[in-house]
Amino acid sequence: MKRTIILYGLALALFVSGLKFLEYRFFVRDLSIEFYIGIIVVTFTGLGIWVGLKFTRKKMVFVGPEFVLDVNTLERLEISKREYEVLELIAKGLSNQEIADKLFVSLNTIKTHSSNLFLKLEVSRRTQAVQKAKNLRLIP
Amino acid sequence: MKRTIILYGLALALFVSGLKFLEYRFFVRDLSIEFYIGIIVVTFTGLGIWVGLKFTRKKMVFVGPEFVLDVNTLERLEISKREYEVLELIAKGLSNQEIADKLFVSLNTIKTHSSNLFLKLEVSRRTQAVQKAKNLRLIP
DNA sequence: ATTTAAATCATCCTTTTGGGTGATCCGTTT
DNA sequence: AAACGGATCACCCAAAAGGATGATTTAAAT
Repeated sequence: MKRTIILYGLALALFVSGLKFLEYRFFVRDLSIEFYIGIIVVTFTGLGIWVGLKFTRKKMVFVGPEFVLDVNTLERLEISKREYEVLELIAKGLSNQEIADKLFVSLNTIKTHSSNLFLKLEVSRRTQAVQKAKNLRLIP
Repeated sequence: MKRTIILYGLALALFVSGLKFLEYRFFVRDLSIEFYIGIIVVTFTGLGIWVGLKFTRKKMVFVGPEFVLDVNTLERLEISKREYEVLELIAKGLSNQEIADKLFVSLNTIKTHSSNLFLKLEVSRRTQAVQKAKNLRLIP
């Protein structure tokens, strides 16, 4: 940040010097005003671009990849809401029993849901289900 | 992209019109050259910033968070190389038997490694191990 | 030379998971 | 009214995973 300000100041100083020099030439050698304007335009466009980059680059680094659920795939695979809930909890590392407790249903119900889920995801283990679901952007 | 170019063209056209207008006033009303230059400077600095943002924003979105293994934590938990290998394969969704085949050792060996791993990670299931290992930046 | 840590394998036992099948209930659609 | 998809639960069985403990080998550290 400090470096940026210093560089900015240096650039300004340099430009002011350039202006003085040009002004001198303008009056002495009768340089065209279009040329004068052209220099200013190019300089400050560049300066603007530079400043724009400086002040957004660092902020942009923090822009993580946001998760967007692929509803399309979710519908294509015909995964129901309840099955998706179970998928989320499986991804959190919960056991079937813990999932059953959390959703206030029986262990058998969760087993049915997860079985159907594995069929639809074409996997045979919960760890694979989590992997595939992440690849399909069904979970973060 | 097309929109950007069109907008850029429009802005330029607008600015040229402004210039003509100012040029007119400059000669007619004897407006100070400093004011003239000020307008140009402000306009093109802004234009530069805008252009700089336009052409970097989209590229910046792809800046993902790179994975850096937390060797510190790895050593603190005293996780051996073999155990780490097993952890990686567990995270890939492989079963103990598949891991055993891949590493050319017996199923029992893998069970021992994974058990020790779970102790060190303070978890009791492989899915939790994967979760925790990701949080600890042991795996991507 | 002795200790230590890692890696290997085994045995026993329990819990968890996965696969298959069937049944009930409840809305929605036809 | 009948068909359908969803959510729910049960029972059975086999495979996988997990916990505890002990043993052997080998390489590195003391």
